[in-house]
Amino acid sequence: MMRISTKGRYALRIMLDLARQEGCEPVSLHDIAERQHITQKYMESIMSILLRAKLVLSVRGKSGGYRLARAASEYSVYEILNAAEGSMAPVACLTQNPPGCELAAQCATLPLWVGLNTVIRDYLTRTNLADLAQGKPGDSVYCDYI
Amino acid sequence: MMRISTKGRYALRIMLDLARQEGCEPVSLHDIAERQHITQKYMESIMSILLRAKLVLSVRGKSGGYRLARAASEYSVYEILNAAEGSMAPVACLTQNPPGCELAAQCATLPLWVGLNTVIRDYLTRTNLADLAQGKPGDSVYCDYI
DNA sequence: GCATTTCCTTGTGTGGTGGTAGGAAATAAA
DNA sequence: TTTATTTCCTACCACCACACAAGGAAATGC
Repeated sequence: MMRISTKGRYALRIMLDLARQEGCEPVSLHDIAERQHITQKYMESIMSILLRAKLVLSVRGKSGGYRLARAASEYSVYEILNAAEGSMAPVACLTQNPPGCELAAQCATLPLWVGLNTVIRDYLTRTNLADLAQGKPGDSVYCDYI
Repeated sequence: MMRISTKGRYALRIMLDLARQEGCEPVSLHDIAERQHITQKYMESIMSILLRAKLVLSVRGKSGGYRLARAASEYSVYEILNAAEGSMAPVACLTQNPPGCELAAQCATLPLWVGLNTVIRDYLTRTNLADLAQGKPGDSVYCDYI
């Protein structure tokens, strides 16, 4: 169905939550769970992805938790979703480079998928975490006059 | 992973195949299977979707098959994928109207999903089947000056 | 030392994906 | 009228990702 899974959606909400606590002490999953209504156990698996991708820093032990690795404005929504989802390419063959399979030369639909991928990636790259926290999503207007 | 499934990708290739045989006798699944390397049995289930969506017409019995219901240029890629995939919305809550769940007012990510949905829908609507058959995908350039 | 918190491995139910099997119904051609 | 062809319909099935839950090990502040 080409749906973003809970992994991606939750990851974004978690990063937004961390962005709002920017500069404070590390935030525990217990606290995030209360605010975001995501189970702590499931969040653990999501945090391990974000940690491996170096999108967050962790502090273990008592009064530990997570914090952003950079300023909120330095994160694009794209890199967060891409890390959590594994890939944001709408078809698998776009993860090859050059994109396409061995039949790429004869594939009439490949240019369409490349274009779709571009459109999605550009839109999600245009929005950063700080903007999103302030309710400013990326501009989705398309211009015909270029 | 937000991937378009084989249903959508195959549906598009099938519609492209039919577009190339436009104006001829109905095309049998046997013939399409040979050209597109999709199993005939699996195609049957895809055709039933396209038929219910009135994207194709069918002729039963010997020397029967399928044909486009309109001119190829009258199909957007969006409506084909939307029919085959069930929905092209990147998150489920966008299929409600107004988009969003009961927490929409407090949802910081909803505007992002609405924008993403718009960007995807607009791009796929910009391309029609006739253009795709001629190797012209939709323009994926984003304009900053609007 | 104890409470807290991340980190790691493992298991598990559910549903969607990507098909296959078998046959009924329709229809053109012989 | 028979036969071959073709769509149409209802099941069925294996596999894998998703969305968790369980249990414990390791780290660390107090």
